[in-house]
Amino acid sequence: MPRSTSSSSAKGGPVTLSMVATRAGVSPQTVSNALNSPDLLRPETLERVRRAIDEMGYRPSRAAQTLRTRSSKLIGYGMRPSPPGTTFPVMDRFLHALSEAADETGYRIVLFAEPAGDASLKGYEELLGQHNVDAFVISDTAERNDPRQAWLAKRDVPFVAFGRMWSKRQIGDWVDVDGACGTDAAVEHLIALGHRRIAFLGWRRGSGIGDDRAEGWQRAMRRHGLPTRGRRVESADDVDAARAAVKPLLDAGATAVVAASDTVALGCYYALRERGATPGRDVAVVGFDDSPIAAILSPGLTTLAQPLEEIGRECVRLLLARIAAPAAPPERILLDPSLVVRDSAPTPDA
Amino acid sequence: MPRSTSSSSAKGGPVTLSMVATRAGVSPQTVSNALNSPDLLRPETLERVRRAIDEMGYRPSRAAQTLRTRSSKLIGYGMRPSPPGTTFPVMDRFLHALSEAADETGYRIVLFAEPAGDASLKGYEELLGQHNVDAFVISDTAERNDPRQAWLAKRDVPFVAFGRMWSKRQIGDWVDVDGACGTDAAVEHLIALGHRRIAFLGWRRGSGIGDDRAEGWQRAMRRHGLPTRGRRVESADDVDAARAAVKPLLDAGATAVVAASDTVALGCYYALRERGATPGRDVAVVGFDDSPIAAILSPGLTTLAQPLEEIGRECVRLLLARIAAPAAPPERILLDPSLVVRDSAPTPDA
DNA sequence: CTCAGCCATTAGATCGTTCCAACGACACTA
DNA sequence: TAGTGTCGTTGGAACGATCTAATGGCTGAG
Repeated sequence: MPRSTSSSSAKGGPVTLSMVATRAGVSPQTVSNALNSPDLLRPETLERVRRAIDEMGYRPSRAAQTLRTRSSKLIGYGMRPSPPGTTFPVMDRFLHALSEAADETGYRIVLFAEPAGDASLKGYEELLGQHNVDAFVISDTAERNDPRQAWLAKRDVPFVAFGRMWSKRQIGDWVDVDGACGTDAAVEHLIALGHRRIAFLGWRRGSGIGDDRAEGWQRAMRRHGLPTRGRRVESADDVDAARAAVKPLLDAGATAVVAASDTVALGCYYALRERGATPGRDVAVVGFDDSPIAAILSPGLTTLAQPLEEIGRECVRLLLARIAAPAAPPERILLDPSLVVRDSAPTPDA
Repeated sequence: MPRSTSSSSAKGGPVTLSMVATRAGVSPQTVSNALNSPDLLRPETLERVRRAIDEMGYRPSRAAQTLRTRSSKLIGYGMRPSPPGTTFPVMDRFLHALSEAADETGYRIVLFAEPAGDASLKGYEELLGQHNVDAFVISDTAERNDPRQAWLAKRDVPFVAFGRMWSKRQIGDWVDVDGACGTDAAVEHLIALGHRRIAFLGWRRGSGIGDDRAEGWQRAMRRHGLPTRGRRVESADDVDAARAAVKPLLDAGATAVVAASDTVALGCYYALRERGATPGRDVAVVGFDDSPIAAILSPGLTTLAQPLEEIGRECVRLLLARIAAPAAPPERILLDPSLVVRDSAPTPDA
């Protein structure tokens, strides 16, 4: 029965390096080496120290390590308040994925709240100054004039963005989902189902994400020699706008609609129902994001799922690489979304 | 122009207490006192020190403070992965609210990922041992045999739960939403609209949350002398189950349905549509949670919103109280949800 | 005039870890 | 046998804050 003197049950303060050292009959520094540079120790000593560590349930104090090494192994993440329907609908899953990936490398995620329209960067400054945060993850980078990348880069603070920059000037590393690849796959799927008149229902132009998703639809259509003229609307910012905007597309005889988001796809559902049509049977619909609504709609919405676990892992990987080599050339990762097939655009053989 | 020597622009390491002390012409300890016990200083000295702090952009190092005081000002939160549709659908808003409330008191939220069905409490142990976390917030407490409360209480680690314990043995502080109060208010609202045959569509029995929400409906009905027999179904765990389960209620002539969740309410929408009826016009529907779907359904779903900002604030408040007085009697807070009126059960005068 | 008592301030140790330079033991070369 | 090098280990200082106890200046009582 090990851990008889385990830290969790000991009353008098935590188990320290020196206590382990005493027990193992070595100096504190040797215990430190056992953890940080095991190859320095003679195998026999290493084994002895390791056993002592194990028996005593020793865990190094991050506070002391941070103080000494100036690295907190903490990654900051600023949470924006989510105005209903606006920000990306899978934030909680992303955070979980991020947290999990960080945990595996010995890092942890620290949250702070970014006030709504606040460009003050106060939270970043505080986490940096007080907590010695090693790096930041930022998301919701779609807005124009987002000052965060430039601010962090100027101070040589490692960061990675979930979401690429759409302006010409690119700063820093990012991980993003290849929206075009997703809508391209959606078109392929619909063509395999026999559709030819495939429309695109998008956000208003100028949104980087929206334009990207539109582009994938367009290139797939072109590749198959299908016309795109008059098959594309880009003004649908919310459910109601989408409902109205999709009508001309349906009037023009579209048999399938690729939507820029699940929310927009829902607008399409409504429009179909208004004219007595059923999504999936009369007109195929494909959404984007695999938000919680996709699964519970009726019929279930075929949609493009963002690979959130992979995104989380990649974010952490880029961050560690950046910390290790601050001056290395920026790395940018595009990940493919995957088609989640439900009844609004079922599998071809059905 | 203050902050000429600000920490953010200085190249050579951070601004320390001693540097401020030198500048202000006092000892380091005096600067520390200026921050922690300002009343010890002569007003004149205090002013001088404060100016120096301001000019140099000094921020105390949390690592050093933690090392010395054994308090990290960190609050741990274990994220459960969200199996689709299961866990509470407003996790991200709760986290934001929590983070915001914590920030205001000088605390921060640290995340860690709790593996799916893992009862090992490893994350708690690590955060405690390595990061000197001061306290934990736990949620998703609905499961039976949740070992977390007992484990934390045994070690005298302050914690607060979002979600009460439904077993007899209560442990520790919690903050929860008064589900009964919510469904009671829903019934009142429906009665004001002229409804009398008001049904309840709930989860299967045995779920604490579900039973609580059912109870509010029942007591409001009784108070108004309305019958509840045959007006209640409790087996609807997901959308499809709800769709099927609500049918007998509609057959029995219910003119309004109070649902145990927005998801369940959606099932009710489907059932109504199947029989050619329109929610809100033919049969009123009230949901629970104000999840993202409520706003984008058509017609908009009247539902009960959890006061997440207040919940976040209360969680932090209870935590601080517990940290200050570990042996104080447990405090339990029930907050009222608020009715968000949309078209599925509009305002009475409409 | 001296001494207790109070006030504002300070000196020195301390928290738990890692960095740096030095250490003794041993083998190998000359 | 003495000199050089390597290997594994150690001692002491440092990171930046707070704690405890002590300091000197000042007032007012005896």
